[in-house]
Amino acid sequence: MTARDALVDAAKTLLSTQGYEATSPRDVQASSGVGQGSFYHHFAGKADLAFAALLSLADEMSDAFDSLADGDGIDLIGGYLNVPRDALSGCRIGRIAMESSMADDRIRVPIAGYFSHMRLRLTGAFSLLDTGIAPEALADLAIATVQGGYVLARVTADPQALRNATSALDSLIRSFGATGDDR
Amino acid sequence: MTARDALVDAAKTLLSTQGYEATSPRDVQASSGVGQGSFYHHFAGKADLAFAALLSLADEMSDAFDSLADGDGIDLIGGYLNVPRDALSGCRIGRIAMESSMADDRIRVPIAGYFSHMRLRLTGAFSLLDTGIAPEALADLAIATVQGGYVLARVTADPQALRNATSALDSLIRSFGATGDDR
DNA sequence: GTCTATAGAACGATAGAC
DNA sequence: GTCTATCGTTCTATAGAC
Repeated sequence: MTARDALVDAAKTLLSTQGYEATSPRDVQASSGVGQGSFYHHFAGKADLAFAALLSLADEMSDAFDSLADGDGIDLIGGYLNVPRDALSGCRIGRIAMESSMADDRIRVPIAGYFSHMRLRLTGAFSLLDTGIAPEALADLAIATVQGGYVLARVTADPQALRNATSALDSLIRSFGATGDDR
Repeated sequence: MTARDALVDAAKTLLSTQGYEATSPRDVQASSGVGQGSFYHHFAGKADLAFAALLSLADEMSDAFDSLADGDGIDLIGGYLNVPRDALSGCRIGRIAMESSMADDRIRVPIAGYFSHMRLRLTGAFSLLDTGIAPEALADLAIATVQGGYVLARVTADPQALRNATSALDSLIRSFGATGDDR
């Protein structure tokens, strides 16, 4: 593996677990095994490495999202809401949202790519249901429930808080009759 | 105003806007106008000042929550979901949830106090409705929707994302018939 | 109780040999 | 392209005069 790839891989892990601001170039260098100077040979600075790492992470997570369900209806919504999550660790990519560095497009834009991907798929799934509520807004609600569930779980130190939130939303949505394809 | 109070006040503002890790003792000292040494005369360290500041902030925000509605039913839920928010700034206290310092009880516990307060009030409000879903879980859903709405708004750089999520949840809940007291 | 001055470590980034 | 060495700054915290 080339030094550049080693840096990106190490950055993905560190950004996922510590966020952006808490991850120093030194951390990435030490964790990847490359020397101090190689970092700045391949990247202009910390934010440029983060851009590359977050693009790759967003792709990876978008793929993981796509493998949550076969179909496009209530299956996808239920799959997304009910997939097991490590609630106390927080979302690997959403955790960065509250940092000041979101003002930097090299940080925000790759993250936004992942959320746009989910939003598009979920909007499609909700438009197959008959709720009388805008499918885009329901997609935002589903995503917000998961992201906020992480917040609540970490604040209360109780992973159940995330499951409470997602399963309550799942119940609310299913009470609308789930257009036939619920098995 | 005593130096201690000036430090706590400055810390509340800085923690609200930058989070914990991004707020340095120097920032607080400069912003409060006191000298370098006074900080460590009144507090054992950064985490101890944060504890005092977060306790006060949580109290303040709990009071603000209580003034959202007169009653205890759908009024409170609707009031909480629909109150105008500065979506792109993030929640003044929830923004800290994803930082590593949540492992320190001096940071987590005062924040948890605010969330417990909301959870208790919202659980009471939801138990007046007839949804067939656990009121505690619905309370967690409402809180998660707001917190996750902040995340989504910041990621997409669009404040509308938070309003989408809260108003979609409001619509879902009201479609259950809102036990009579909706005007 | 308040202040100025400064400690020792980590920060993001650069220099320059090989 | 990779490395070691180091820059100037900021971090959290302490020393010690007044």
